[in-house]
Amino acid sequence: MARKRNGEKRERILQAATKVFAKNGFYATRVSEIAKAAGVADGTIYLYFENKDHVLVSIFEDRISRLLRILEEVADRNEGPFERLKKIIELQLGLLEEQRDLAEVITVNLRQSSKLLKQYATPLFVRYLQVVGAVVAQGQQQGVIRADVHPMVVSRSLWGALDGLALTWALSPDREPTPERLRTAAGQFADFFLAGLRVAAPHGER
Amino acid sequence: MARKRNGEKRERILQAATKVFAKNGFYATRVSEIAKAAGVADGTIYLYFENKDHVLVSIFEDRISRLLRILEEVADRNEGPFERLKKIIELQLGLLEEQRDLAEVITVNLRQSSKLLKQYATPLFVRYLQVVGAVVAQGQQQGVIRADVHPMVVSRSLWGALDGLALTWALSPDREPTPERLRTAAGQFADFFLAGLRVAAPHGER
Amino acid sequence: MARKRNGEKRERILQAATKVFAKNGFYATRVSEIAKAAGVADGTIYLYFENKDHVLVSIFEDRISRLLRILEEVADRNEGPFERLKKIIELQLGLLEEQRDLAEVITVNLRQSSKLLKQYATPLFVRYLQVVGAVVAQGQQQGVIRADVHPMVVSRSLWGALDGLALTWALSPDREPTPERLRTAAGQFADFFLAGLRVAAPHGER
Amino acid sequence: MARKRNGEKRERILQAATKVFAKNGFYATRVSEIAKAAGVADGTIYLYFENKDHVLVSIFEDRISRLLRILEEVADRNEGPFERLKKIIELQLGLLEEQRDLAEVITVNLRQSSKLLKQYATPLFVRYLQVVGAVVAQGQQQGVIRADVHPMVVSRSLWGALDGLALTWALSPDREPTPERLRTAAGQFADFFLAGLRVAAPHGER
DNA sequence: CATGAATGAGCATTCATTCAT
DNA sequence: TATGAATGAATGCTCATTCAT
Repeated sequence: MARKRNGEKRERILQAATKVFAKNGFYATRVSEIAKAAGVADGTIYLYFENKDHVLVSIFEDRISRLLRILEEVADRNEGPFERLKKIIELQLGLLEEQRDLAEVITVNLRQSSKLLKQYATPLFVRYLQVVGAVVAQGQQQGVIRADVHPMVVSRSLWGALDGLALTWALSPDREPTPERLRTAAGQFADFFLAGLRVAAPHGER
Repeated sequence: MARKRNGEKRERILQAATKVFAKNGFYATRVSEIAKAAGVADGTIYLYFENKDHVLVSIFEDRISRLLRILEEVADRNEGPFERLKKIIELQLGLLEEQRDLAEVITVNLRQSSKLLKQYATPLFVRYLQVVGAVVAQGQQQGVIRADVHPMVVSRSLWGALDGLALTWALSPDREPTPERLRTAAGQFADFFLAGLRVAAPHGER
Repeated sequence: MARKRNGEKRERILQAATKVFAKNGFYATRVSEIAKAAGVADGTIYLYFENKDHVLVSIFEDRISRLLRILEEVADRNEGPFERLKKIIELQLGLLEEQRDLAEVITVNLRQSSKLLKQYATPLFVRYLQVVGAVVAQGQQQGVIRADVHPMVVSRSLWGALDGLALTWALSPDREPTPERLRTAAGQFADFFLAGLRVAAPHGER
Repeated sequence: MARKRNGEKRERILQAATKVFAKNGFYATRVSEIAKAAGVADGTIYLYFENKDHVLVSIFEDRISRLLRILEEVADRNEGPFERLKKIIELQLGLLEEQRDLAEVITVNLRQSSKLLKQYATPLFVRYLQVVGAVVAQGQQQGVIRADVHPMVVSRSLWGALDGLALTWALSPDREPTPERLRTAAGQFADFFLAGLRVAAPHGER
């Protein structure tokens, strides 16, 4: 019984923290709010995490590395570069749909300039960029992706664009944003973004 | 002579605040740090701004509306949609180069979930999206931009991509990021991003 | 065992606050001084009271309503009006003797124009006036107290006079004021104050 | 022209200060509020007064000593003790009617326990008590005022009672307090208060 | 004399963290 | 392990006072 408790409670705290961090941001969130949301006492948080900062860091480490593993699996598949990029876009959007809170925490807090956070978040983020960049580079070697673009420029702008779509999706005030709307938007985006990467037709319109 | 002091000091505070907000983030910045950076006493801040929140809000109001006015001027020019979009991309990048701190403040803090900030930042951001969206819509009517993409999807992803490029530019740890590198990256990005929006060639390789 | 702590600490804070408020006045008292006098940390104050204002308000609520209950009990006794008024005077003086600090806080702060305080103190004060006024009115109906005086004029001036005696007792700089001296003064006061209320003798020297 | 200015402006400041101190209390009043009410700049206050404390002190010194001089003149008149006491009561009430603000400042701030204030206010207050006490003592020597009451007990309770009437007059929430009502109350009070001091009739109903 | 912008010491309040139970 | 009362360092903001103009 006591065997599993440890991980179980830690998990509960991380989920609660993700939720409240997403809602109010890291700084505006009180440790007591996390505790309340997790259904534990304030002090219990400190049995599982060094301090408030490390709760956020743990979210990054646990969740993002999980996401990264999936993306890496997709990137290594035996398919064409465009198919794989499209799949990556969809996966990232799936994350936004299903785990809005986590997505929010990632995008919001990568920007917070706390030394600690940068220290933990940056390597993970770089890993993401490299996964995508590798797919692009492969496509360029295969001659299907235009070679006059640095792979990292693609991965960096792709990440930014998806992030921007998600953020503005959340911001839209008037029309209630729906998952369908986001998926539609993302489909349109994938179409023209990937089209722009495709090598120009032999007779070249450009 | 004494008349100028007023605006001059307010300006000094805003510049100092932009710098320290960019470096440490809003929450981690002490009012005393802003004061010190501006070369004024702590109390002086409160002669020009209601409170710490409003210092940030004022940065948004003053600077972004200035930027927006320039973008709007460009968007209204009598040129082709692609020329204008390219110009907008360059302008936004110019901002990133010349006013790194301001760019950082804008991108970082749009994400912070403070009610006050969202209240002020969102309308300005929406205005940006509409300026870009209008250019795209015009291009669609002229038949030069693919019509199967919603103009707002373009503006939202464009903003995100540029933001992402800037952010990752700032994050790169190893190689010192240089303005040239950013400009190169942005040129490459503009090329393929705009290419993807162009209507497919008549015989269509797609 | 742990159950008592709560009330005990709250009580300790109230007593400490009464002491320092009496000594230095509400505004000149620092929260840290209350905490120090109560032997708790500054922050602990805020576990039991909303803010500094409410510490004062709580003194009023807790202590005065306790005093009022006693006065009301006396006023309802089955005795003559003069006996009851005399008893009330003595009770009020007993309070002054035994709880100098509380008396000081009450008299000093009823005058402070803080909205909050007036809001809480006034109703309690009015209740006091009515208790005394009722005894007077009864005496008038019984024909033993002169009828040409409004009961509230009696209660208001009685309160003021007792308050004045206490205040000046505290102020006397030269001779150290002793409880005996106050009791003597009060006895003399009760004598002539009540004598003035008595209906004139039938042949009337006046 | 410059000759009179000095006193004139000082006077304006004192009047303004009396007004705002009465309304909001000493601590809650900002120096800038006094300046605004007086129509001068903040800094000007400090040309006429050492600091905020001394503005209040000056009110005491200027105004109360003026009042005291009048009371002393009355007390020295060649009339019976009761006539003079009655006159003193009326004068004090006249003050309350005509200079409500001043009365408020006096009663409220005598209670504030600031060292400085006590230092200045106490001697003036003691002088008041002695003026009244002297009249009482004289009456006792003449055999018209009961001798079993210490003169200072009379002066102290008289002051308190009048103060109490004035305070509660101001506090009454329901019926708008009018000067007439106060004068009526005071007349009734004077009647029974002085009656109580009168030596008992020879056949003694006491 | 008069001004009022600038100063900065001072304080109420918050909240991450600890630790006795 | 778990709790949550207690702690006290940290900080935004106020406002009496100064002084260059």
